[in-house]
Amino acid sequence: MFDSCFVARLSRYIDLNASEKAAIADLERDPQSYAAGTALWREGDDICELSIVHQGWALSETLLHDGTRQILRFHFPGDLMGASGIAFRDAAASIIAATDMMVCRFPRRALGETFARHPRLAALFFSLSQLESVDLSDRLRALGRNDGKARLAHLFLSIAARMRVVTGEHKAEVRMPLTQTDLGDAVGLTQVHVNRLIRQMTEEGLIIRTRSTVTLVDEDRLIELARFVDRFSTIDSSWFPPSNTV
Amino acid sequence: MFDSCFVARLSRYIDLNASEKAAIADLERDPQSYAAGTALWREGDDICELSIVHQGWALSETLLHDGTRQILRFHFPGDLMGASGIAFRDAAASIIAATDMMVCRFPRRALGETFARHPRLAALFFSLSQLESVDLSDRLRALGRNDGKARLAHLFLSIAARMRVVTGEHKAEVRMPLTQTDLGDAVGLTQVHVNRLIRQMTEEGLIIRTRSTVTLVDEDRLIELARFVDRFSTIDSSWFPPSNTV
DNA sequence: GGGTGAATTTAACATGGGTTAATTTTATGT
DNA sequence: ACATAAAATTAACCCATGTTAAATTCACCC
Repeated sequence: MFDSCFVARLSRYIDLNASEKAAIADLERDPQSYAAGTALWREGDDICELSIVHQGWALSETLLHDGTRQILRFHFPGDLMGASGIAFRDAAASIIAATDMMVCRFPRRALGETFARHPRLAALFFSLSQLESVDLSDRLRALGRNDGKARLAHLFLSIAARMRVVTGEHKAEVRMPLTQTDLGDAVGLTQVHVNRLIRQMTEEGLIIRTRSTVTLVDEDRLIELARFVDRFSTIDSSWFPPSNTV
Repeated sequence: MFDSCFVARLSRYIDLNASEKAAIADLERDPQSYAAGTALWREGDDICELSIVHQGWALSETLLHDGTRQILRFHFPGDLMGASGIAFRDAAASIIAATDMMVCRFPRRALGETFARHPRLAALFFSLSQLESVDLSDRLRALGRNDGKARLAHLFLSIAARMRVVTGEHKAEVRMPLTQTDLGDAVGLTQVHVNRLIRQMTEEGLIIRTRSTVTLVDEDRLIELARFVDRFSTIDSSWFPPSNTV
């Protein structure tokens, strides 16, 4: 069978049977590649497809009337992209490749068919979508009630946590090809202030930053500073309906 | 049949058949009442139930280590509460009644059964959960990239939009029994600064505020100021599986 | 109908982060 | 090697918002 990132991701949470695996892998065919920096789609585009990240990672962003930008979330291998816009005809946000990527698109209707044939997968998709809501809530709390340093710490930790799941390693150094402008747009600060804070955090022995990496030098202190909680480790599947072998 | 808020809410988006209506109404039995200000549950509680709001409204909040508070979202009649915590055993946020409320609780497992019997409802629940994600993204953008006045304007407009759906009226005056502290905790400002901004907005002829209401005096200007988009009007159901009459 | 605590209002002052702009470093292509 | 553009660094200055604290108003209860 085709080696599916999505199967790997979902298998972290429940044991999929062969029929479910086949249904999921079926969504992840015909991989397309995108170079770092290119847009998979733009805010307002008429998109009727969803995408699974196969390799690389992306960010979802929205532009404000005055030209400023807010980065809404990050997408890693095994993530479903475009779901948040599924209630609309037009995309609610742009998706930009942060690294070179491989992505598999499939039509919305295929999701509907999966829901019909595999209710347990529907429950899993629902749960994962709620996980993302909680992740967004965590970021909302950080933007609403934390100062700049804690916001940056939170961002570094959350990206590191997701990357480490993908690589299967737990190294202090994490690849993070984001500019200071990107970081600022993610946590609601200016590029100049991000620069100031990174300098401070480096002097304090919290991190080391290069253009394309961060090293979490004192991860315990970062976690303490940001009150970081990793939400993506497990989920409660006790309420799921039984699997369907059709 | 029992008069179900949830049926009414979901019927705004798709035509439910009798079997689907029965399944939904079945979730909304045994209403319980809560007085304004009481907690339906607290962050960390072991909750294995979901709740449908029947009357009144609630807010979902989380406390930070230093005692500050972030209000994450608001829940109106016809809303499903507790879904965002469905991936966890313990509640990720507290729910506090903003007004006197009637609420119907049901176990998570009942949702799983609904997913199994009515795939079209599963698709609808999934879509609505994505709508909430987009709503959260909108708030994230507001906190990250708007100044205090625009954040408050956004909050007033979004609560008003949801309340008006419930009441079926479109009046400029909207009931909003929130303190200035509550407003600040929702948009990431201090109570003192909320007070300053409300005075300014009043002087500018944007709003009139009493303890338990806001009047949107110049709604067009508020919408312009906050770049408000109402996300909850319709959804794309074209990809849904067919309804199941079982 | 006066007492009480919560909510609001206001003021003085402090600061985190924004703005602007100039300079330096780095990556990349030729 | 050099040219070029993007990214990072740094500095000076400013403003939106935070902090603290006191005074006032409001809602509600005995």
